Amino acid sequence: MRLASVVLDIQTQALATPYDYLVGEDAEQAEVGCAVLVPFGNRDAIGFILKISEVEPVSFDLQKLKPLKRVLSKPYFTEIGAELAQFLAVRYVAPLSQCVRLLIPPGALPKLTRAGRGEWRLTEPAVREVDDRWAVPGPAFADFLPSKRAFKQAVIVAALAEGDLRVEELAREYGNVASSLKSLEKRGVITIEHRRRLRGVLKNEAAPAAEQVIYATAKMTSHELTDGQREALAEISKARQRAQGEVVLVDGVTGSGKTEVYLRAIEEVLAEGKGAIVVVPEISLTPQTVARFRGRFGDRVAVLHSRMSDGERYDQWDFIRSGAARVVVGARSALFAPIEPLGLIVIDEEHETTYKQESAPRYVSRDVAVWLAKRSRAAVVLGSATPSIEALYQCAKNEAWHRVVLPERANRAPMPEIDVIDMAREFQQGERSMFSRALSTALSDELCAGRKVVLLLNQRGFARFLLCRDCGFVPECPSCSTSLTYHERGSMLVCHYCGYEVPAPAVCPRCGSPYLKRFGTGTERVEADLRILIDQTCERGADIPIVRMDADTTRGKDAHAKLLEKFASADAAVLLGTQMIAKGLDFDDVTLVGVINADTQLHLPDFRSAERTFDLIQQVAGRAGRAALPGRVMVQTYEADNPAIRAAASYDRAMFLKSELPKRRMLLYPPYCRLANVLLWGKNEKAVGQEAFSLYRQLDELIQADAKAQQTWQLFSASPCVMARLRENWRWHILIKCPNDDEPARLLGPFMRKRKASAAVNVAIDVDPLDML
DNA sequence: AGCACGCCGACT
DNA sequence: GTCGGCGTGCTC
Repeated sequence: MRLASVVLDIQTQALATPYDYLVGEDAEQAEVGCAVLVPFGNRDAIGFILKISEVEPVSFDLQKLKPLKRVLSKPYFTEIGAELAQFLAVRYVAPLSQCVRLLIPPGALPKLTRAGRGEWRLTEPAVREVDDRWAVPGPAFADFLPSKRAFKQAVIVAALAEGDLRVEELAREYGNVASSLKSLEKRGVITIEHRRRLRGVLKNEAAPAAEQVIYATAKMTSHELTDGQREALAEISKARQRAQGEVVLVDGVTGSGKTEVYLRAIEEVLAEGKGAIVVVPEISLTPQTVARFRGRFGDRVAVLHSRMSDGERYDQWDFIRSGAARVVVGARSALFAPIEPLGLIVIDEEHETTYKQESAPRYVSRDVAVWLAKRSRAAVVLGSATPSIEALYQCAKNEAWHRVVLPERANRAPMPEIDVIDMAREFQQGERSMFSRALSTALSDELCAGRKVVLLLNQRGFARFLLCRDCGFVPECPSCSTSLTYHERGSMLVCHYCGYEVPAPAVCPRCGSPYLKRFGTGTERVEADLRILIDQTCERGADIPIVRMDADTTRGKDAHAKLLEKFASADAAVLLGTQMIAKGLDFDDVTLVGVINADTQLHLPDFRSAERTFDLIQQVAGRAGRAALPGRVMVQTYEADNPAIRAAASYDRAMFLKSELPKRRMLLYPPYCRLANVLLWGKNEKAVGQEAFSLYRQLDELIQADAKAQQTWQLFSASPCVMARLRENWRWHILIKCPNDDEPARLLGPFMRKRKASAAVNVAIDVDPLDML
């Protein structure tokens, strides 16, 4: 008797354990990974098969088992996928059904919808396969004789001699071809075939010229490797041969050729008949990156990212599952792509914050990759110019982690000099401009000489907030605990957390005073001031474009690419933007990079803020002087003595670590411990606070009851989050620290599964959180 | 999650 | 006397 272990696709902790069903005669196709319809209580439910066993049920009375009702799909995942979902559910204290969902292409499943009380109906999936009709030479193709009357038929046959064509293409080229095709088909000259169309794949046939060019250059650059690159490749080969899920950290400055290392390593993997997954941050998933991989691996590359439609994603997913795609390039969710057998996982820009999923299951891509590689007997490559402290720590302590340093740029260009500009001193000397004297001189020098500049400011909008000079009133968001940002365009006040917008008041809404001052500089303001500076100092300043790139200007489709194109095509230009311009932009002719205010992240109440600041400066510096012209970098700060800033300015990671690690060790933060952040949120302020205290007490008991945890875990009392209110929800949290050799889920998992959920207050656990705001 | 079962207050 | 409130428990 076959038995299927099924996770129900119902999102709740209470139903997180699998249920067993009999596999009847009529469900022969049932396999691991299939979606199935099962009876559950007095209704039906959709679930996924995690395991099929031939043995007797272990802990259940065979009498009570019901049979599967129906198999709804082909298999979506294999045994490894099923184990992966279970690993995620345990490690990140998340409902198993949500973990399984990561493995399923969205929109592809039928849904059970309620049609009245107790009535359920199965609705067809929103996403389906699409066919194209193709005209293909038939058995009598060679016998076709053109006649004077059937001119169109002759044209079609001539076109088909060059190769198969889609009916749609024929119609576009030759107008109405339906009757001609029909008669040709009748005589066996052609046949009409239905072929599966892969949305998002065929597109690159009609790729824009720009992509073709990048394509070509990507092919060309594969010449001599540097010593560092060769060493990295050797290390990766060894790790793969040991097939233990070992990790190679490629620690290479920007421009040192990390991508070339990935490409070569993947070539080896493909030669062995295995596949590879390349995970890149969402923002660097540009046509440039994709073209680089397509340039090397052609149509064996599948792409997955969040801006694709469900249909495109479904087809890419099928393309991978069919075995035709051997390399998957994508955002973090690409880790769950069904590529088999897996030989290598690459995580580019390993330190990036986008690798943490911020909704359940709140996984860390790096750690998932390590688990998956180990299970698949593959290897992991992490690449970064600024590796996370966690990764560096593993390399130092863990034998399965290896670090290879690529100390110089592939083209031998030196890293640009970084100047730290003390804004406090500027201020004392009477300078009030947002541009220091040094930066404004450098800006006009470079721009007037027809060169390019990148300016970074971590704050969009015009002013960070409004403040009434008479009564001190600051307009705040009605549903979040944050001040509203002033946007010049349309004169609006905008909440950057929930999107709330109101017209900016002319007078103080509290006291009626007209003195509402704008405080804190945003990108709009910099753009305005920069315009004045350029127009005044450069001869043809008005011709120099300022390309502003932030969440406001990149909202539209392809806006990103268009803005970059505008910057690339100009002679002299300024690219002014937030975070998003700090990484992955490869423009050869940028000679100056300015950081308007390096302190914005430094003062966030987060233990990683110094690390983020160090990383940001190093990353942004990598944008300058990539080619022939030397580059320079200017960092404005009010804390010129800050160790993170000083270390970044001299490219001295050892110096940074020397100041940072003792703090982490003393205050006990990662990498010296594991964190779990218990989050609570709800609309009712009082209820959330009370639940937080009650939960704190229960967690205290939980830890006290465990002999080991009692000695080694730390529980911090419940407190409101830094963002105490977000989208109308009041937020509290409870921080837990546990030693590296223990597992937060060991106690928290069973606790959460037993706990009965309250309707008013939501509780979630963030294991290995990235921030605790 | 969704539904049944079950044990106490105000109504046709 | 019932109708219905939602607390508790169960679903392979």
